[in-house]
Amino acid sequence: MTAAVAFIDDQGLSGLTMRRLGSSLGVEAMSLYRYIPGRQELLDGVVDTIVNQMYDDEEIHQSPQHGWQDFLQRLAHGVRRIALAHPKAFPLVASRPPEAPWLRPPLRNLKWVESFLDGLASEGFSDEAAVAAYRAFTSFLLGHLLLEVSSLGADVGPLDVLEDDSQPSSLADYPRVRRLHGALAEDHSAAEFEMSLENLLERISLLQTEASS
Amino acid sequence: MTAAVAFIDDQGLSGLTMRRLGSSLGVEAMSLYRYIPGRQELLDGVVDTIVNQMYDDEEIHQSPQHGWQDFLQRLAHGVRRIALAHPKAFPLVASRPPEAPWLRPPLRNLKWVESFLDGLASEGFSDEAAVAAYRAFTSFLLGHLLLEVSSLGADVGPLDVLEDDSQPSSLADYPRVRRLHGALAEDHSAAEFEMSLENLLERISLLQTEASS
DNA sequence: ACCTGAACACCGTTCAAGT
DNA sequence: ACCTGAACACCGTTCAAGT
Repeated sequence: MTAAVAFIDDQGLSGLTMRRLGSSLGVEAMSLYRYIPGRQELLDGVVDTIVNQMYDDEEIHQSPQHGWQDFLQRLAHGVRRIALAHPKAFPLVASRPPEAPWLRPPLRNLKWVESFLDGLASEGFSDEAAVAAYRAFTSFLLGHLLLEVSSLGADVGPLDVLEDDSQPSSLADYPRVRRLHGALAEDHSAAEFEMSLENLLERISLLQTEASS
Repeated sequence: MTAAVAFIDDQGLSGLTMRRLGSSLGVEAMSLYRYIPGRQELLDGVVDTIVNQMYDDEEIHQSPQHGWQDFLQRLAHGVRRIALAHPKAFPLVASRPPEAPWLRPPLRNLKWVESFLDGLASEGFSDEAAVAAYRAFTSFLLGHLLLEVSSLGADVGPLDVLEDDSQPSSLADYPRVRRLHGALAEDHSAAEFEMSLENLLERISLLQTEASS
């Protein structure tokens, strides 16, 4: 299972094939069916592996000890760290059918949701505030990471190294883009993540106090 | 090309196969190679079709006439509408290699970026503010939509209709989740989109005025 | 000029057969 | 109990051959 994650990490999602995974394990592909029922389930396993990696990380997952802000900060940063460590596999988290499809946003593991709600409740969040916080937090976090990861991983399939003949693709037609080329190319994703997270925590703190009205 | 989009819309991404697309057009698969070089390029074409659909929509794409807030509102809503109309195809927008990989966030069509920057400039945005607004706006919009779309489309592959034997999967183990089941299941994605967009526009308006300091 | 059939290398998956 | 070989139905893609 962890072999599959490693495989995706360096071969890309479309590089993961039963036959290739098999031979990378020194075994014929057909043997894999002794351990998992099929490729779909293999992918589900990959997602679970990553998600559990987040759940088990001591750094990430512990009840709040320095306030809920610290709790959510750690959660957000921890999830981001692991997502960025597996850019090619992370999109699966969103594309596999979730364990709880009725959840908004849907998520794969309820274990996770439970401990999230638990953490907030222990910090004095009302039920309503905790649910609203869940919504805002997960949709920010997943949305942001799905985008950030897509600019890395970009699993194109076994597209051979593309020639660098691709000019800055007729930048001539786009004067504004050309002029701001430098600024537009800077990677601020980490700083932006920080800013948006700050902003989100502020909004959540409003939610929390609002509840008493 | 539009045939391919329609195909994905109801068969899912993994249902789109050269052979099947061919026969849905009343032609042998091999003929398709007269028109496009391969499957990868077909997918690129699908993305371009969708993106152009957004670009050409009169409702969406016009220079600001009622202020930049209205401009961005219309843009956001228009893009969302089209994304939700093609939930199975939209993720491709993020996973295909972009035309301008150096852009942060990377995007497929510079045409789009150019007119975005143009619109803001015509509303008095400085270069720096326009770039910052581009970053914040696109990463919010794409991030949010990627997540929202994934809870629809969910292209699992030709997984036959799964039996409804799937209990509310041992909800017993998660008392908190069970208790808040009702609240957690409500779909507020539209309202949340609205709220986050509001919030984003406020942040952008700060950016804009800050520039003079 | 456009389409087709046959072919090749690769999939996922099944199953009878080997040890 | 675990692995394998051969087989089936399906891919993407190429190419010589048909009209």
